[in-house]
Amino acid sequence: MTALNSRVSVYHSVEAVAGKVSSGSDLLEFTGIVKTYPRGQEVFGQGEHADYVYKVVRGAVRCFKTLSDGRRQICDFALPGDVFGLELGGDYGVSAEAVADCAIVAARRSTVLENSADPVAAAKAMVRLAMADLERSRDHILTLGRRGAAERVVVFLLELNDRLDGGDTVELPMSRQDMADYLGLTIETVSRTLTHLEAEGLIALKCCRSIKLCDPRGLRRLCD
Amino acid sequence: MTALNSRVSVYHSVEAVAGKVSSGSDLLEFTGIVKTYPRGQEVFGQGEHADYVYKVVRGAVRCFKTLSDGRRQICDFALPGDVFGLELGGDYGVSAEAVADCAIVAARRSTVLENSADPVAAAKAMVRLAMADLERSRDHILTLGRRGAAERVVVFLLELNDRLDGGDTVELPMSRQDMADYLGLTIETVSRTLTHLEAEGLIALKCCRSIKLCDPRGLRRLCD
DNA sequence: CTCTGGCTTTGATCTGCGTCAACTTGGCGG
DNA sequence: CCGCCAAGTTGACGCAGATCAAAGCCAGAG
Repeated sequence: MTALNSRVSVYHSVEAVAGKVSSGSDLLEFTGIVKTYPRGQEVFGQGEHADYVYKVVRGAVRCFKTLSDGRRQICDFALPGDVFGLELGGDYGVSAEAVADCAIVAARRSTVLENSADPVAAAKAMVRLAMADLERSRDHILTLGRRGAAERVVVFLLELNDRLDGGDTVELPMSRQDMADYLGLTIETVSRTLTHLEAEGLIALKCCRSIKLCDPRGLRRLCD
Repeated sequence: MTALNSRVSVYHSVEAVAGKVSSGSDLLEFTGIVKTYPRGQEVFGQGEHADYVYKVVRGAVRCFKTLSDGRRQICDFALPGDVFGLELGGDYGVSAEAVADCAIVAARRSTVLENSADPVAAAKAMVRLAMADLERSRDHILTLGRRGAAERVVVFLLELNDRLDGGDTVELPMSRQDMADYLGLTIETVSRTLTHLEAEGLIALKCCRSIKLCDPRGLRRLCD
């Protein structure tokens, strides 16, 4: 898998990690090759040896687990700036695929972890990343375990709006199927829920991948 | 909250962390006070400042989130040897309560993280802990998003059996309500599912808190 | 010993979401 | 511009699990 792709260029960055939470002191040195992945392409598969850590430059990635009968659960979407493929040690616990056409930097685990100029800072940055992922996972668990379909969709839209920060409009990088597999629902339920939210005047479906949040307050009230 | 309790004694350990996954090199120095908590007692509440990290010596702890209308989702159970209360920085993202009578060590974050003799090793141990939690959370997400009631209960029993390691019998430290709130189900469904599994000869309910896994292979087949 | 209150089990009924199926929309190549 | 195919929407119906209700079951208090 993980095929070599069209355009490839070198990438070097020392960037703040973990989005809004990061303070200036938490930097993770991230040097590697930028590759482009067409929509649907696999980045790595569950069970493969985790030699690389990745960072999204452009596009979006889904990290998911699959049951033997084909049921799929997306654990997380990685958006521009997000690091993914972080693992405890041996193997990847999830598979990762490009949701849309992507540009992704790959860096050797060892480069990021060991060869860093300041290993303590690197380790701390890793802890931050892992903890931020963990907190998002816990919210996801709450959503899947205890919220109804409408609440799930609303939580999803609000979180995506937060992470993408495109004003009051969310430009979805993923299909209804991906939303459904993230939210533990079916495409039909997601679709119905969106049209229902539109009928209530809470959102507007400009087109199926572009959703305006007309009443963010009302939406937030729906899911505390 | 976090009341001072009956018996208190000093505790010091340099122990392997993260259960079976830990290798000899990953040690987390853990020095603090052992307190006992009666069943139901709060250890810390969501939103409180996260000054301490905890480790279960005896008993079990539930870490959970609550919605404003009272719905509760248990994100994780901490069993003897497990560390909990690990946070990104500011505040606890979950609440923690004793599921049964407990003995718990509390250590200042700063002691565990900063004052350690080997800060790199400490940070790496933290990464390991966070990653192990993360991997368990992902499995939990898969379970809540894509598995039916029977599969959820079976996964739970198998995991608990693995973590407690009491041969072929699981001694549940928690109530049906706790199981339900962990599995995203109701007590009735959990109860019914258990009696159904017993009728199929897969388990035996010695008493409601003691479950024998009669056919581990068959159980495993039920949930891949 | 009995009483009490919480936990568990069991049964009957209800409902939210899944399933199946048909139809609509939109983007792209020719 | 048209036609094609994948993606999305809408409707009818069924079922897994929730809800409501009641009856055991056990432990601790008196």
